Amino acid sequence: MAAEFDKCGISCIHEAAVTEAREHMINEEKAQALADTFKTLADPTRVKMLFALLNRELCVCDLAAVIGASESAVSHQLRMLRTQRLVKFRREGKIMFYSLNDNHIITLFEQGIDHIGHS
Amino acid sequence: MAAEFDKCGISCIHEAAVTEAREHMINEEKAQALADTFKTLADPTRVKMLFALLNRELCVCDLAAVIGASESAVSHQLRMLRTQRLVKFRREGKIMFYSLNDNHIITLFEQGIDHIGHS
DNA sequence: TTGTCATATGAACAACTGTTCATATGACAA
DNA sequence: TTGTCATATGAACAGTTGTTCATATGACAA
Repeated sequence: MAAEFDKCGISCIHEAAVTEAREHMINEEKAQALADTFKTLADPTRVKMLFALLNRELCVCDLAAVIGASESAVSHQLRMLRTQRLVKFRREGKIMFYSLNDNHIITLFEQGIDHIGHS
Repeated sequence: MAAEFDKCGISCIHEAAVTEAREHMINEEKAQALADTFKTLADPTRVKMLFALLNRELCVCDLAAVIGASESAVSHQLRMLRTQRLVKFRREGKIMFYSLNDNHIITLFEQGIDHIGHS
């Protein structure tokens, strides 16, 4: 039942399952993009920031006050959230208001909380 | 309209919004647990491993063959996936078969893919 | 202009992550 | 027992991450 795959030289046991899994495998770019999205959610500071934005827009120093971090740290993290398009912003004078970009984050949080609940 | 919060000494601008956000804030433990869950999904190798397990169980060397990584690397990553209860396993002789622990991962992937699709 | 406020950015640094290589374990066969 | 196979684990190391501190930008007021 054992078989060899020339491609990588790694031996495997269940050829049919491996072949099928390979055919449906996500491609490298998408895997990286998906990992990058989750990476953006993979830090307690950013989790709290997004949580704070669930029902309202907030400016940078509001966010800093809510989660108890420096404004500089918050600003750095906001850049990452912007890059991953998890938040959007609008300017009003000197103040930048940040809010959630779409509601995928809400669903992701719900599923995540649901998962950690099943301990 | 500006106000000071004694607690952390950080000035903020929109007191009402900050107070409300604070009242609904996720606690430190949950934020960390949520971040840890997302951290587990935040690596392309693990993304591919979970993707391979979407519709079938696979053993360690199968997984290594599917994603093109060493069996050692896969085994290390499986430990993390086990710790976060994203995969479960059963033994059959010397072989360990891994499979998804619940369907939260499926929903998380769907939402994640949906998000990266909105570029 | 000059000054101040809100935010952004760059450099630096400790802490963490994922891989590789070597070794260990545990199950089975001979 | 001994040997082998499938998997797990530990140490080590480069690469990455999140924070802090200092500095820069950009908007508004005087």
